[in-house]
Amino acid sequence: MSNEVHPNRPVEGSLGPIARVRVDLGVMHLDRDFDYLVPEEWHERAVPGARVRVRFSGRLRDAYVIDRIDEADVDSPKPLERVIDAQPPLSLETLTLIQDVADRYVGTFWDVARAAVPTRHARAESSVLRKVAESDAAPAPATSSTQDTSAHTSAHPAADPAWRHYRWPEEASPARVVWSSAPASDTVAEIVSLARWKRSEGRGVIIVVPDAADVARVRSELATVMSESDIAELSADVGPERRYREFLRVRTGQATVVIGTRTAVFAPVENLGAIIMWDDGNDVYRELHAPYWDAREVAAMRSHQTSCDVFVGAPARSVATHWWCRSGWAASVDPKRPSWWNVRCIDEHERARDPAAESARIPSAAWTTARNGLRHGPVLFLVARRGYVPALACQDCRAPARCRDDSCQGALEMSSGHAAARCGRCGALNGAWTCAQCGGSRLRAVHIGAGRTADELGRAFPGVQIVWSEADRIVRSVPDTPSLIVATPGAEPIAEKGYRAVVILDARSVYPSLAGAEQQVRRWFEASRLVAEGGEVCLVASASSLEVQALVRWDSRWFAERQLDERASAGLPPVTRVAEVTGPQAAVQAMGDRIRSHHRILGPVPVPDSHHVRSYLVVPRAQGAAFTRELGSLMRTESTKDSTTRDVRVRMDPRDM
DNA sequence: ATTCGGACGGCC
DNA sequence: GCCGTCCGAATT
Repeated sequence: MSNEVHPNRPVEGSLGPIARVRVDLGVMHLDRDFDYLVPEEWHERAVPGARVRVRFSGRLRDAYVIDRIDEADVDSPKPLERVIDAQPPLSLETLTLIQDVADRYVGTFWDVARAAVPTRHARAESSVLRKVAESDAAPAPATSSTQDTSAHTSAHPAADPAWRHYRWPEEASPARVVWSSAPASDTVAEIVSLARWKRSEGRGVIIVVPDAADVARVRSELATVMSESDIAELSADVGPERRYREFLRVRTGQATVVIGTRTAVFAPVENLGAIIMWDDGNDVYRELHAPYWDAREVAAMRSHQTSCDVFVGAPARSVATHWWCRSGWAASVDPKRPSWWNVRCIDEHERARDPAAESARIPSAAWTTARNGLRHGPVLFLVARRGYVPALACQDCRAPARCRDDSCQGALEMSSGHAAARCGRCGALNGAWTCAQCGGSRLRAVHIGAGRTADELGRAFPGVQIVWSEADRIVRSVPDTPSLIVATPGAEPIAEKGYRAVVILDARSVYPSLAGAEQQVRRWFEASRLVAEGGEVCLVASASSLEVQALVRWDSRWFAERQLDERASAGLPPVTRVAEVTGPQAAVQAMGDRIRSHHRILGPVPVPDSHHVRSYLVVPRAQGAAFTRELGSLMRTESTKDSTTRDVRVRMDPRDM
């Protein structure tokens, strides 16, 4: 409550003599406003959104100016030391957004701001500001922000050929849309279509994608329909100088279309018209550092705040976005299932009748699919595990094979071309292995990884090129020539003209988390989507499960619908709000006891390898705001000795439970 | 009587 | 978070 940001002045003209600032102190209980006197020389520059240096408890610290006011809370405020930047990094809109996100995730303003603003780079700043000055001075040879190369061609998506495989809702201009891919669809074209549409209305756009490869792909396609100078790239892997330059180009209105990874959702785009997010089910959208904000939720919050549109697309409908649709907040854009769509499902019975399938992991029907596909082009095999043989067990007693070094005890694995098992943790060779449980000496493979699958395929198809793609050795794309591609989820290369066939193995791998089934479906849809028109998908799994049915019907919406029903009846997210509370037993207990919002507690359960426990506090969604406010005020109680909050970490609405 | 340490609480 | 202050216990 004490933390609401009210940058209530339109900057110029009415800057009071006092700056209300938020200081970077790294502690929850000091995450509130402090007032400083603005010396005359900094009067013009210490505006809301500016970064300043202040003396706090004797030391110099960074702070953001939240507001300029007439009277301080205290009798004799200290003067602020200086203003850091020539260009205030935060817009009023971003300032408010950061505070809202901090409140929503029970974190500090600075922890969120650190993610929203890239590291300052003085040279980048002066170069951008020089360009701004030049373009202001020049009689405007159609600057990037006024020129729009796409205006004449850009129409509502429903009329754009890029969207011909979808059913758009009736409304003329739905502001929030959730779409799930059609098979063989061109995602980049879809994203670019949306961006152009908003851009042609003269609005700014933010496009958020999972990783740098996606950024590059979308960026190069965007560049064909709009001026390069209009586009800014905000991802971690452009170096610090360029990164800050791109950020400031956005901040100063030089660039109006942002393409980037999760932090781009905070980009200070002027006159923001839409946030476009791709593959929202991807875990990378969850920030790794406190307060663990989720880019998908931040996008939704920003849409609430500024009424910008939100377009969220994914290979398969996520439960979270389907909840948006069900609650009426977003409209659903569904793919049409093309007539050629065909999933060959090799279920248990077929497997049993197939003598070759008994021993091999790849039934003969899957070989046939691959052989047919290979006649015309590349064929994708989706494999659950990376590595060669990533898990081994005793042939006799089935106990997992462990490293012989007692202090290590890591799981053994087999790598390509080696006869001996190796420890996955310490790397020690474990030749002449004997089982610690029963003394057996023979090993059996528990899982077959992508590498071993590639070997098997190579032996079965001599002379055919084999490509092996997995984390740490990702192959980005493959040409349109006959070849077998073995990939793990998320590492599928893009095939120039699509895969002629896609074979999904290891469908029975278990994902025991809350989102397990949803992730499974997402991975299958992601791989299957890459098939070429007319291609076949072959799934080695029992046909009865809902996941399989969803793929066969290419209907992830239907699946999400069911998952949502299940979660609703179990009182789980996204229908409820959850706080994951981790810390010492007594502190976690006290936290639960002190919350007055009506809640239910799951746990506590001990956290492995620590003295901590973990509980989940669950509240009805309607109480969400009151709940987070309560958690926030508990976490920032003045006394540091208080066992209620010491060493307690809160994560709101975790994706994995 | 003096020094040491740990626990508060203020910081603008 | 950091530092100054206050109080009690241990040390001389």
